[in-house]
Amino acid sequence: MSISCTEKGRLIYALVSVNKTIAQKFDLCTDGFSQTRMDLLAQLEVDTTISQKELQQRVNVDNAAVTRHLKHLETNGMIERVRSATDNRVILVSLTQEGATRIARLREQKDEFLEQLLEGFTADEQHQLAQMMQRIETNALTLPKTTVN
Amino acid sequence: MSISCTEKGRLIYALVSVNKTIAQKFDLCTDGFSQTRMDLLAQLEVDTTISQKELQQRVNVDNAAVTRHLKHLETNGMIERVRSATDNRVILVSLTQEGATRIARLREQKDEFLEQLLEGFTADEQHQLAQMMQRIETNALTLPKTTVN
DNA sequence: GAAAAATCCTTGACGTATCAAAGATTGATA
DNA sequence: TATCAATCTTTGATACGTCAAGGATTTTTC
Repeated sequence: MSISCTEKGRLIYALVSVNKTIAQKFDLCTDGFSQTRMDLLAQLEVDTTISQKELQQRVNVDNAAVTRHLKHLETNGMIERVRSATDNRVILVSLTQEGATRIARLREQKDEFLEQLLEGFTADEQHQLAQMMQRIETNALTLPKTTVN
Repeated sequence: MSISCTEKGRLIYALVSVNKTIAQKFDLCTDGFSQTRMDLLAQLEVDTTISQKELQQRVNVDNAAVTRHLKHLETNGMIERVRSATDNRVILVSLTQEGATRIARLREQKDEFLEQLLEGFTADEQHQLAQMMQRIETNALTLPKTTVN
Protein backbone atom coordinates (compact mmCIF):
# COMPACT_ATOMS: atom_id res chain seq x y z
CA MET A 1 0.00 0.00 0.00
CA SER A 2 2.91 2.34 -0.10
CA ILE A 3 3.40 3.51 -3.64
CA SER A 4 0.65 5.02 -5.63
CA CYS A 5 0.69 7.62 -8.31
CA THR A 6 -2.60 9.28 -7.60
CA GLU A 7 -3.53 11.82 -5.01
CA LYS A 8 -6.26 9.63 -3.68
CA GLY A 9 -3.91 6.71 -3.60
CA ARG A 10 -1.54 8.60 -1.39
CA LEU A 11 -4.35 9.56 0.89
CA ILE A 12 -5.53 6.01 1.34
CA TYR A 13 -1.98 5.02 1.98
CA ALA A 14 -1.81 7.60 4.73
CA LEU A 15 -4.88 6.05 6.24
CA VAL A 16 -3.37 2.59 6.15
CA SER A 17 -0.16 3.88 7.56
CA VAL A 18 -1.86 5.61 10.46
CA ASN A 19 -3.59 2.40 11.20
CA LYS A 20 -0.36 0.49 11.40
CA THR A 21 1.17 3.07 13.67
CA ILE A 22 -1.81 2.96 15.96
CA ALA A 23 -1.73 -0.80 16.16
CA GLN A 24 1.94 -0.85 16.99
CA LYS A 25 1.70 1.79 19.67
CA PHE A 26 -1.35 0.19 21.10
CA ASP A 27 0.36 -3.12 21.56
CA LEU A 28 2.83 -1.42 23.84
CA CYS A 29 0.26 -0.81 26.52
CA THR A 30 -1.73 -3.98 26.73
CA ASP A 31 0.27 -6.18 29.00
CA GLY A 32 0.77 -8.82 26.39
CA PHE A 33 -2.87 -9.05 25.42
CA SER A 34 -3.35 -8.81 21.70
CA GLN A 35 -6.02 -6.51 20.40
CA THR A 36 -8.27 -9.37 19.47
CA ARG A 37 -7.87 -10.94 22.86
CA MET A 38 -8.79 -7.65 24.46
CA ASP A 39 -11.79 -7.30 22.24
CA LEU A 40 -13.03 -10.70 23.25
CA LEU A 41 -12.72 -9.90 26.92
CA ALA A 42 -14.25 -6.48 26.46
CA GLN A 43 -17.27 -8.02 24.81
CA LEU A 44 -17.68 -10.31 27.77
CA GLU A 45 -17.58 -7.28 29.98
CA VAL A 46 -20.66 -5.99 28.20
CA ASP A 47 -22.64 -9.20 27.90
CA THR A 48 -21.55 -11.44 30.67
CA THR A 49 -22.39 -14.70 28.94
CA ILE A 50 -22.48 -15.24 25.23
CA SER A 51 -21.72 -17.99 22.76
CA GLN A 52 -18.55 -18.23 20.78
CA LYS A 53 -20.51 -17.60 17.64
CA GLU A 54 -21.78 -14.34 19.05
CA LEU A 55 -18.31 -13.35 20.08
CA GLN A 56 -16.96 -14.22 16.69
CA GLN A 57 -19.45 -12.01 14.96
CA ARG A 58 -18.91 -9.07 17.24
CA VAL A 59 -15.17 -9.17 17.10
CA ASN A 60 -15.20 -9.92 13.40
CA VAL A 61 -12.49 -12.53 13.34
CA ASP A 62 -12.48 -16.05 11.96
CA ASN A 63 -14.09 -18.86 13.94
CA ALA A 64 -10.82 -20.71 14.17
CA ALA A 65 -9.05 -17.74 15.66
CA VAL A 66 -11.80 -17.30 18.23
CA THR A 67 -11.60 -20.92 19.31
CA ARG A 68 -7.86 -20.65 19.81
CA HIS A 69 -7.97 -17.36 21.65
CA LEU A 70 -10.66 -18.58 23.99
CA LYS A 71 -8.80 -21.77 24.70
CA HIS A 72 -5.78 -19.76 25.60
CA LEU A 73 -7.75 -17.35 27.74
CA GLU A 74 -9.37 -20.29 29.48
CA THR A 75 -6.12 -22.00 30.41
CA ASN A 76 -4.94 -18.66 31.69
CA GLY A 77 -7.93 -18.36 33.96
CA MET A 78 -9.46 -15.30 32.33
CA ILE A 79 -12.65 -16.94 31.12
CA GLU A 80 -14.82 -20.02 31.61
CA ARG A 81 -16.49 -22.06 28.92
CA VAL A 82 -19.47 -24.34 29.44
CA ARG A 83 -21.73 -26.08 26.98
CA SER A 84 -25.18 -24.60 26.72
CA ALA A 85 -27.86 -26.60 28.49
CA THR A 86 -30.38 -25.89 25.76
CA ASP A 87 -28.19 -26.56 22.74
CA ASN A 88 -25.27 -28.86 23.03
CA ARG A 89 -23.53 -27.42 20.03
CA VAL A 90 -22.90 -24.04 21.53
CA ILE A 91 -20.35 -23.12 24.14
CA LEU A 92 -21.15 -20.27 26.47
CA VAL A 93 -18.30 -18.06 27.51
CA SER A 94 -18.02 -15.82 30.54
CA LEU A 95 -15.37 -13.91 32.44
CA THR A 96 -13.82 -15.27 35.59
CA GLN A 97 -13.32 -12.97 38.53
CA GLU A 98 -9.74 -12.45 37.52
CA GLY A 99 -10.66 -11.88 33.91
CA ALA A 100 -13.14 -9.25 34.91
CA THR A 101 -10.77 -7.19 36.97
CA ARG A 102 -8.07 -7.56 34.39
CA ILE A 103 -10.12 -6.43 31.44
CA ALA A 104 -11.57 -3.53 33.37
CA ARG A 105 -8.14 -2.11 33.96
CA LEU A 106 -6.99 -2.80 30.43
CA ARG A 107 -9.99 -1.13 28.94
CA GLU A 108 -9.39 2.00 30.88
CA GLN A 109 -5.87 2.15 29.58
CA LYS A 110 -7.07 1.57 26.09
CA ASP A 111 -9.68 4.27 26.29
CA GLU A 112 -7.09 6.66 27.53
CA PHE A 113 -4.85 5.70 24.67
CA LEU A 114 -7.57 6.22 22.11
CA GLU A 115 -8.47 9.57 23.61
CA GLN A 116 -4.95 10.73 23.13
CA LEU A 117 -4.87 9.78 19.50
CA LEU A 118 -7.50 12.39 18.84
CA GLU A 119 -5.98 14.95 21.12
CA GLY A 120 -6.70 18.38 19.75
CA PHE A 121 -9.67 17.37 17.62
CA THR A 122 -12.74 19.48 18.08
CA ALA A 123 -16.11 17.81 18.34
CA ASP A 124 -16.81 19.10 14.90
CA GLU A 125 -13.72 17.63 13.43
CA GLN A 126 -14.44 14.32 15.03
CA HIS A 127 -17.83 14.36 13.50
CA GLN A 128 -16.43 15.11 10.08
CA LEU A 129 -13.88 12.36 10.38
CA ALA A 130 -16.51 9.88 11.44
CA GLN A 131 -18.57 10.72 8.41
CA MET A 132 -15.65 10.41 6.08
CA MET A 133 -14.82 6.99 7.45
CA GLN A 134 -18.40 6.02 6.92
CA ARG A 135 -18.30 7.18 3.33
CA ILE A 136 -15.12 5.31 2.57
CA GLU A 137 -16.48 2.17 4.14
CA THR A 138 -19.62 2.48 2.07
CA ASN A 139 -17.58 2.98 -1.06
CA ALA A 140 -15.54 -0.08 -0.25
CA LEU A 141 -18.53 -2.25 0.39
CA THR A 142 -20.42 -1.26 -2.73
CA LEU A 143 -17.38 -1.79 -4.86
CA PRO A 144 -16.73 -5.50 -5.42
CA LYS A 145 -18.28 -5.31 -8.85
CA THR A 146 -15.18 -3.41 -9.86
CA THR A 147 -13.02 -6.33 -8.89
CA VAL A 148 -10.70 -7.28 -11.67
CA ASN A 149 -12.32 -9.46 -14.29
CA MET B 1 -10.46 -2.53 18.95
CA SER B 2 -14.15 -3.00 18.89
CA ILE B 3 -15.55 -1.94 22.20
CA SER B 4 -14.84 1.39 23.68
CA CYS B 5 -16.91 3.60 25.86
CA THR B 6 -15.72 6.97 24.68
CA GLU B 7 -16.69 8.95 21.64
CA LYS B 8 -13.14 9.16 20.47
CA GLY B 9 -12.70 5.48 21.05
CA ARG B 10 -15.56 4.71 18.76
CA LEU B 11 -14.12 6.97 16.14
CA ILE B 12 -10.74 5.30 16.20
CA TYR B 13 -12.48 2.00 16.00
CA ALA B 14 -14.25 3.18 12.88
CA LEU B 15 -10.90 4.02 11.41
CA VAL B 16 -9.50 0.61 12.20
CA SER B 17 -12.59 -1.01 10.82
CA VAL B 18 -12.42 0.90 7.56
CA ASN B 19 -8.89 -0.21 7.24
CA LYS B 20 -9.78 -3.83 7.60
CA THR B 21 -12.53 -3.54 5.04
CA ILE B 22 -10.18 -1.89 2.59
CA ALA B 23 -7.56 -4.57 3.05
CA GLN B 24 -10.06 -7.33 2.48
CA LYS B 25 -11.54 -5.80 -0.63
CA PHE B 26 -8.16 -4.98 -1.95
CA ASP B 27 -7.00 -8.55 -1.72
CA LEU B 28 -9.76 -9.51 -4.10
CA CYS B 29 -8.17 -7.71 -7.00
CA THR B 30 -4.50 -8.50 -6.80
CA ASP B 31 -4.15 -11.80 -8.52
CA GLY B 32 -2.83 -13.54 -5.49
CA PHE B 33 -0.21 -10.93 -4.72
CA SER B 34 -0.33 -9.84 -1.12
CA GLN B 35 -0.22 -6.14 -0.43
CA THR B 36 3.30 -6.28 0.84
CA ARG B 37 4.41 -8.21 -2.19
CA MET B 38 2.84 -5.59 -4.40
CA ASP B 39 4.49 -2.82 -2.47
CA LEU B 40 7.87 -4.41 -2.96
CA LEU B 41 7.37 -4.70 -6.68
CA ALA B 42 5.96 -1.20 -6.92
CA GLN B 43 9.03 0.19 -5.23
CA LEU B 44 11.19 -1.55 -7.76
CA GLU B 45 9.15 0.06 -10.45
CA VAL B 46 10.23 3.43 -9.13
CA ASP B 47 13.86 2.71 -8.39
CA THR B 48 14.92 -0.06 -10.64
CA THR B 49 17.68 -1.38 -8.44
CA ILE B 50 17.83 -1.06 -4.69
CA SER B 51 19.04 -3.05 -1.74
CA GLN B 52 16.84 -5.16 0.44
CA LYS B 53 17.51 -2.80 3.29
CA GLU B 54 16.21 0.09 1.26
CA LEU B 55 13.15 -1.89 0.28
CA GLN B 56 12.56 -2.87 3.86
CA GLN B 57 12.57 0.71 5.01
CA ARG B 58 10.30 1.95 2.29
CA VAL B 59 7.75 -0.78 2.68
CA ASN B 60 8.01 -0.67 6.44
CA VAL B 61 7.97 -4.36 7.11
CA ASP B 62 10.34 -6.53 9.08
CA ASN B 63 13.64 -7.63 7.53
CA ALA B 64 12.74 -11.25 7.85
CA ALA B 65 9.51 -10.76 5.99
CA VAL B 66 11.29 -8.92 3.20
CA THR B 67 13.82 -11.70 2.79
CA ARG B 68 11.08 -14.27 2.51
CA HIS B 69 8.95 -12.29 0.12
CA LEU B 70 11.87 -11.58 -2.14
CA LYS B 71 12.92 -15.18 -2.16
CA HIS B 72 9.46 -16.13 -3.20
CA LEU B 73 9.31 -13.44 -5.86
CA GLU B 74 12.66 -14.57 -7.16
CA THR B 75 11.71 -18.19 -7.56
CA ASN B 76 8.61 -17.00 -9.35
CA GLY B 77 10.67 -15.05 -11.80
CA MET B 78 9.42 -11.60 -10.85
CA ILE B 79 12.70 -10.23 -9.57
CA GLU B 80 16.43 -10.85 -9.63
CA ARG B 81 18.83 -10.59 -6.73
CA VAL B 82 22.58 -10.10 -7.02
CA ARG B 83 25.18 -9.24 -4.43
CA SER B 84 26.49 -5.73 -4.66
CA ALA B 85 29.93 -5.49 -6.21
CA THR B 86 30.95 -2.75 -3.82
CA ASP B 87 29.63 -4.27 -0.61
CA ASN B 88 29.26 -7.96 -0.32
CA ARG B 89 26.78 -7.74 2.49
CA VAL B 90 24.05 -6.13 0.48
CA ILE B 91 21.86 -7.74 -2.09
CA LEU B 92 20.58 -5.64 -4.92
CA VAL B 93 17.12 -6.34 -6.17
CA SER B 94 15.58 -5.54 -9.52
CA LEU B 95 12.54 -6.44 -11.56
CA THR B 96 12.69 -8.99 -14.31
CA GLN B 97 10.94 -8.29 -17.58
CA GLU B 98 8.00 -10.33 -16.45
CA GLY B 99 7.94 -8.69 -13.07
CA ALA B 100 7.88 -5.27 -14.67
CA THR B 101 4.93 -5.93 -16.91
CA ARG B 102 3.10 -7.69 -14.13
CA ILE B 103 3.48 -4.94 -11.58
CA ALA B 104 2.58 -2.27 -14.08
CA ARG B 105 -0.76 -3.86 -14.66
CA LEU B 106 -1.36 -4.57 -11.01
CA ARG B 107 -0.55 -1.04 -10.02
CA GLU B 108 -3.05 0.34 -12.44
CA GLN B 109 -5.72 -1.85 -10.95
CA LYS B 110 -4.73 -0.81 -7.50
CA ASP B 111 -4.81 2.87 -8.32
CA GLU B 112 -8.22 2.45 -9.78
CA PHE B 113 -9.33 0.68 -6.66
CA LEU B 114 -7.97 3.40 -4.41
CA GLU B 115 -9.59 6.07 -6.52
CA GLN B 116 -12.93 4.46 -6.00
CA LEU B 117 -12.59 4.35 -2.26
CA LEU B 118 -12.62 8.12 -2.24
CA GLU B 119 -15.35 8.41 -4.80
CA GLY B 120 -17.36 11.51 -4.08
CA PHE B 121 -14.72 13.27 -2.03
CA THR B 122 -14.02 16.83 -3.07
CA ALA B 123 -10.45 18.03 -3.26
CA ASP B 124 -11.12 20.01 -0.15
CA GLU B 125 -12.36 17.04 1.76
CA GLN B 126 -9.39 15.00 0.70
CA HIS B 127 -7.14 17.69 1.96
CA GLN B 128 -8.90 17.79 5.28
CA LEU B 129 -8.74 14.05 5.63
CA ALA B 130 -5.06 14.02 4.83
CA GLN B 131 -4.41 16.57 7.51
CA MET B 132 -6.41 14.69 10.06
CA MET B 133 -4.48 11.52 9.35
CA GLN B 134 -1.32 13.46 9.79
CA ARG B 135 -2.44 14.81 13.11
CA ILE B 136 -3.42 11.41 14.41
CA GLU B 137 -0.14 9.95 13.30
CA THR B 138 1.71 12.73 15.06
CA ASN B 139 -0.30 12.17 18.20
CA ALA B 140 0.50 8.48 18.06
CA LEU B 141 4.18 9.00 17.58
CA THR B 142 4.58 11.57 20.33
CA LEU B 143 2.68 9.44 22.74
CA PRO B 144 4.81 6.53 23.98
CA LYS B 145 5.52 8.36 27.21
CA THR B 146 1.95 7.62 28.09
CA THR B 147 2.53 3.94 27.70
CA VAL B 148 1.46 2.06 30.74
CA ASN B 149 4.27 1.81 33.27
C1' DG C 1 -39.50 -40.94 12.51
C1' DA C 2 -35.34 -41.16 9.25
C1' DA C 3 -32.51 -38.89 5.93
C1' DA C 4 -30.73 -34.46 4.61
C1' DA C 5 -29.42 -29.86 5.64
C1' DA C 6 -27.91 -26.49 8.75
C1' DT C 7 -25.34 -24.92 12.78
C1' DC C 8 -21.51 -24.62 16.05
C1' DC C 9 -17.05 -25.75 17.27
C1' DT C 10 -12.50 -27.72 16.38
C1' DT C 11 -8.46 -28.99 13.83
C1' DG C 12 -5.01 -28.86 10.11
C1' DA C 13 -2.63 -26.52 6.45
C1' DC C 14 -0.83 -22.36 5.15
C1' DG C 15 0.53 -17.26 4.63
C1' DT C 16 2.54 -13.49 6.83
C1' DA C 17 4.29 -10.50 10.61
C1' DT C 18 7.43 -10.04 14.54
C1' DC C 19 11.59 -10.69 17.46
C1' DA C 20 15.94 -12.68 18.52
C1' DA C 21 20.05 -14.94 17.33
C1' DA C 22 23.55 -16.01 14.08
C1' DG C 23 26.58 -15.54 9.54
C1' DA C 24 29.08 -12.84 6.65
C1' DT C 25 31.21 -8.68 5.51
C1' DT C 26 32.83 -4.09 6.28
C1' DG C 27 34.45 -0.16 9.05
C1' DA C 28 36.61 1.84 12.99
C1' DT C 29 40.03 1.79 16.67
C1' DA C 30 43.90 1.07 19.17
C1' DT D 1 46.94 -5.07 11.32
C1' DA D 2 44.19 -7.43 14.79
C1' DT D 3 40.20 -6.75 17.23
C1' DC D 4 35.79 -4.94 18.10
C1' DA D 5 31.66 -2.80 16.57
C1' DA D 6 28.32 -1.97 13.07
C1' DT D 7 25.66 -3.41 9.03
C1' DC D 8 23.02 -6.51 5.95
C1' DT D 9 20.81 -10.74 5.35
C1' DT D 10 19.11 -15.11 6.84
C1' DT D 11 16.99 -18.49 9.84
C1' DG D 12 14.21 -20.21 13.76
C1' DA D 13 10.61 -19.59 17.10
C1' DT D 14 6.28 -17.75 17.85
C1' DA D 15 1.80 -15.32 17.14
C1' DC D 16 -2.18 -14.44 14.57
C1' DG D 17 -5.29 -14.70 10.66
C1' DT D 18 -7.63 -17.24 6.86
C1' DC D 19 -9.84 -21.20 4.51
C1' DA D 20 -11.31 -25.93 4.20
C1' DA D 21 -12.59 -30.17 6.14
C1' DG D 22 -14.46 -32.86 9.89
C1' DG D 23 -17.22 -34.07 14.28
C1' DA D 24 -21.19 -33.41 17.04
C1' DT D 25 -25.69 -31.78 17.56
C1' DT D 26 -29.93 -29.65 16.11
C1' DT D 27 -33.52 -28.64 12.70
C1' DT D 28 -35.96 -29.47 8.36
C1' DT D 29 -38.30 -32.00 5.31
C1' DC D 30 -40.43 -35.68 3.32
